[in-house]
Amino acid sequence: MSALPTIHDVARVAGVSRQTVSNVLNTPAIVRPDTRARVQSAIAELGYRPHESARRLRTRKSSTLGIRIDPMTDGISGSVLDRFLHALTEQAARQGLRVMLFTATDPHDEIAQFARLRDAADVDAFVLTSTFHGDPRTQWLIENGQSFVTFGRPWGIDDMNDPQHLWVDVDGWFGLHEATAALLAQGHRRVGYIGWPSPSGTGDDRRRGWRDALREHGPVSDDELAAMSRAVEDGVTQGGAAMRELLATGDVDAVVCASDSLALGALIASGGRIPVVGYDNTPVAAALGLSSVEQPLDEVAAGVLDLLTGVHGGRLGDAPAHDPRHRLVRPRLILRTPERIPAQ
Amino acid sequence: MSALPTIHDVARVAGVSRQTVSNVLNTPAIVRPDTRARVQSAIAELGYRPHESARRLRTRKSSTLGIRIDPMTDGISGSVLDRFLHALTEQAARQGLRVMLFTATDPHDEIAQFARLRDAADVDAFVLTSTFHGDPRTQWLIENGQSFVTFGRPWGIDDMNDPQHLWVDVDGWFGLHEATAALLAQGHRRVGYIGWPSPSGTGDDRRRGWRDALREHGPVSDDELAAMSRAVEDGVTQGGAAMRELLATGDVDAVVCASDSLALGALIASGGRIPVVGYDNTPVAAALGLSSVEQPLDEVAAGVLDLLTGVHGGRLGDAPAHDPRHRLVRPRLILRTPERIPAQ
DNA sequence: AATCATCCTTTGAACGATCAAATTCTCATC
DNA sequence: GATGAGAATTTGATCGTTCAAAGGATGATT
Repeated sequence: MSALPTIHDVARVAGVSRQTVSNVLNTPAIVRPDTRARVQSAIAELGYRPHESARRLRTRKSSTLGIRIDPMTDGISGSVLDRFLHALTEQAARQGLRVMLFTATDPHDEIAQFARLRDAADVDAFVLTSTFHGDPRTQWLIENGQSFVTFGRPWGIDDMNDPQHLWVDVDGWFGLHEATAALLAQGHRRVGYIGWPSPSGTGDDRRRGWRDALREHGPVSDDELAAMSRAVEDGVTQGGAAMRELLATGDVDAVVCASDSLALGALIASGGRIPVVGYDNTPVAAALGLSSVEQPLDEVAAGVLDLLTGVHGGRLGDAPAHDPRHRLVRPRLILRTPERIPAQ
Repeated sequence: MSALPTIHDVARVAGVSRQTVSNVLNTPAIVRPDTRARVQSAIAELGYRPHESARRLRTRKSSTLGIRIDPMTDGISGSVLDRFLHALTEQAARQGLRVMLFTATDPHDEIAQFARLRDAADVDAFVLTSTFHGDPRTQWLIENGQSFVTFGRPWGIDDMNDPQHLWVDVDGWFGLHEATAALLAQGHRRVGYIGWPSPSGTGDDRRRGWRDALREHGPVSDDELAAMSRAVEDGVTQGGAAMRELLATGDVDAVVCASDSLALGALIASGGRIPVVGYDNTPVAAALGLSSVEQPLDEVAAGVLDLLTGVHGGRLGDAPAHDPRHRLVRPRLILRTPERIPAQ
């Protein structure tokens, strides 16, 4: 059980100096091919791997991303974050980056964690999720020169185009537009909407997607829009209540929702009588045969890493390749036919 | 915008040497109180935090745990892992430990990741989840002298008491025993069971909990047990199918399940006519008012850290304090009344 | 007052990598 | 063959911390 080989061991075996080995690892181009091959076979022979902490100490880079893991809010939609986490970890690993977790009780505490992780040189970039209006975290990060990318647009008007704020987001407008258009194409005439109270950056955006799809199909007054929609807090119960209200007025023959939680409630409340489309394509939706809008979390993760590493060579589907500061990714509508939900 | 303060800066301000500062941080007891106070105020004044990589390089310890994040299997029960991840991260942070993620495509690949993380000195312990019969991962870790704790018992007969294998697990037997006993106490006489095909360490354990509770209540033949239970793969659809079979024979007036996925299917299939109890207390269960057995993931996380750090002072509820090598934690039955699931 | 043990503090040397500058090698050119 | 420019490689210093051992107070004992 010998100690782990160091760069010095590799150098000795290959008959070169430490620095040459280092160059083979970091800037292979400047090493003569035959030397490089000799070093590489020595690396393979010894099973050498650079000691990350030593490297970090010297370079002052950690090759590690920090991301906060939330205490599972609603829960149903919580799994979106986890899928994102998985995609991010996997794709980060492919680029030699690690992902480190941390928790925080509130935005203020999260900022304290930023400082701690920065000071300890544990991470050299942060990935933020669930940004909100007037988010203090991004401001702190910008002021303190920390690199970061958010999954979620900054919803403050001025912030949206802040050149220091890199973001990736999913086009909720497009998702709800697709869902609504699909229902209209199926012959449904009065497609309702269940979403969250305004102001909500994400929520308002999704509502606009529904509204615009309706308008493209035919003239709709604001009163009609109001009659066909409900704004409630997220949750299965609330979704069910909203659905019963909409059904009572007899004013809808299909409903699109801002989340799977709402959609699940709506689906059960309607007893499967009218089509319901959710958002997030959570496992619950898949299990119950609920149609839903799926966020392409792989693409989001790829976009995040792309922006962070500054390598804009990745192909990211529909992402606008011309803008190096943010990515707006298109979600995908998953249509299903719920079979098993019985009538009330 | 000055550079981050180092231990040397603190020493200069406090008028002591580097090592004394280091001692204040690591072994405060050996520093004279007045010196210690002086150093601490200098630390506070400068906002000094040790550079973790430098520390790691010197001590050869990373103070970091590695844990694999799975690609979201069924999904409904997947959130259990996430809640665990959150609890682990939070409690680890309290002890100055960090949590680093990695992914792997299969157990073999996971072992390769172990090696990589070990060689890079990125982590100094691993936390494994979802152990299974004859798990090659634990064997590798033991052979290679890596410290680790598993969330989940080693189900091989010989492995269970391997002194090198530290584990924490939730007592599934107890959970299903409680659930079954509660239904019996409510006056239900024929409590059925929907679980997974044998052999399944976890699944068989849970089934035994159900069986034993029934037997304690009155004599039951093996034929009766077989008639009142079904073994199917995990999933909402399968749970529903199993429930319809049980209902068709008219042989059950309540059902306990090995998972919330199964229970959700069963609940919908039964139209809420008979009580169903799930396992994991996932957000879906909470949202639908489905009774479920909750795993105390905080306690599990605490147990994992307790075993890893070797500090056995933590109070862990019902955990047997006498055994320093593993913890068996008791789950908690959450009884709810589903209101909204309509009859088929 | 000298001696010694005890406690507290300081000093030099790592840990394993990369940076910056110095050195050696290679090869075309005179 | 000598010269020089550019490429390839090596050398010494350094990142911030802890270890091991040496140094200096302090106070009790003789």
